[in-house]
Amino acid sequence: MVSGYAISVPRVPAKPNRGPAAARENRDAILAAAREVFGERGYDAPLSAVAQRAGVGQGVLYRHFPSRLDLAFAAFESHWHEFEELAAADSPDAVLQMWQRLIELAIFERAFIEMFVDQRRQHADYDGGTRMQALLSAPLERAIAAGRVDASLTTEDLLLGVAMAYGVVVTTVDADGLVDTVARALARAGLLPPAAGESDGRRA
Amino acid sequence: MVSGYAISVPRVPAKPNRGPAAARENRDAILAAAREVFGERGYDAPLSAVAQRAGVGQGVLYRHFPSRLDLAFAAFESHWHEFEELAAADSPDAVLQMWQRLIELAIFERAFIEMFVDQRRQHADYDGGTRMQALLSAPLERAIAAGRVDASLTTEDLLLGVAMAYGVVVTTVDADGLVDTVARALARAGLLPPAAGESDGRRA
DNA sequence: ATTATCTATAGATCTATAGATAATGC
DNA sequence: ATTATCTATAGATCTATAGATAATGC
Repeated sequence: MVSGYAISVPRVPAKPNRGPAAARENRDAILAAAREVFGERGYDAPLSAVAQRAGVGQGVLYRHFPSRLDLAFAAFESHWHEFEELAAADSPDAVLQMWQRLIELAIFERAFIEMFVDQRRQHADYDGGTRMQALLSAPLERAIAAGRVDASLTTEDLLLGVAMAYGVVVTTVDADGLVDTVARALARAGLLPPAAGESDGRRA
Repeated sequence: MVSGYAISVPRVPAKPNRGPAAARENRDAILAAAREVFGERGYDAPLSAVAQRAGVGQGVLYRHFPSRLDLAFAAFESHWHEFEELAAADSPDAVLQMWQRLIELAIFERAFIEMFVDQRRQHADYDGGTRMQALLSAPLERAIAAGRVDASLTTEDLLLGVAMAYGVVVTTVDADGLVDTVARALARAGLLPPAAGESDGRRA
């Protein structure tokens, strides 16, 4: 039964259908939006919010990235590149820079860490933590050989420090003083990254 | 327009309306259900799941506990009693037992810790962390006076240890080895609770 | 008159997909 | 023929409340 009052609104198409030509721009907009939204609301942010911020329908988002993990993985790809480049640098300080960066991300880009957890939940054998440990391994050995860090330090210790920093971040409500609080916690654990140049990770 | 086919199902009332007499039992059932559901799914678990597990409608839940915080606060009341009793004991080991218990809760009852965060978000000035620090204060002083723990230890340090333990818990996916991993992390930070009897919180 | 129960559902939000439409490569 | 867009919405879930009903205290 069709009602006699069916309204026929003259469609003002909000967006022209540009076909496949729009794909690249859409993809980039989605990734930029994902970085913003994950940054503001964490890894569990609604994907609908990402689509909206990117100015695309949800169908477009799901076509490019079938799952949350696919989206986050692509959105954070530049972080991985950064770590790979740092690891490739032949400096004995490389691991210090990576270490410092990991802590920064735990504080200012929680979603990156939270992605690791989801990743592990999905795959069990492969995850960001494992991949990161592999990247840290050789640089850490170089730093130990150069006397930059305590010889007993392991890549596992470094990730433990990241987890600890993350715990402080998510349980601290006011952002003021957060960086200092994290630093204090890590210093206690001997897991505060020393500035490149200092001799050792432990600060009393 | 009322359809001629309106079906009049002979209601089998799933539950008799016992009026106010049911209130106490309902409240208790809700709290027991809340402890289970929070335990399984964390503080952010749906309240509808709590009502369902308790066998009551959601209206009943909301009447007893207008907000998630009210519910969680009541559900975890026994933990607070436990801490208050421990704090009241005149032993120099009291703080060690409280400390140990806090770590246990961070591992096995995440929602209790997560409640603190929500509490602080709602009130800003008053929260579980502040309350816990107040409870820890005197026992810690006694333990320091008795040489049970390092004299530099503060109640803030203890809560930092809880936050760090929590971070390890939520980023670790497989439950096996979790307790050991937390212990290792805390030991690094000199924040592993010493067994009552040991002389100091620091273990290399 | 008061208190609480109980069912039912409005309203908000989110995930994920259906289906019509447009552009492009062969 | 293929690829992707775009709008729209089904379906699931969750919060929070409305409204009828029952028991109890005065």
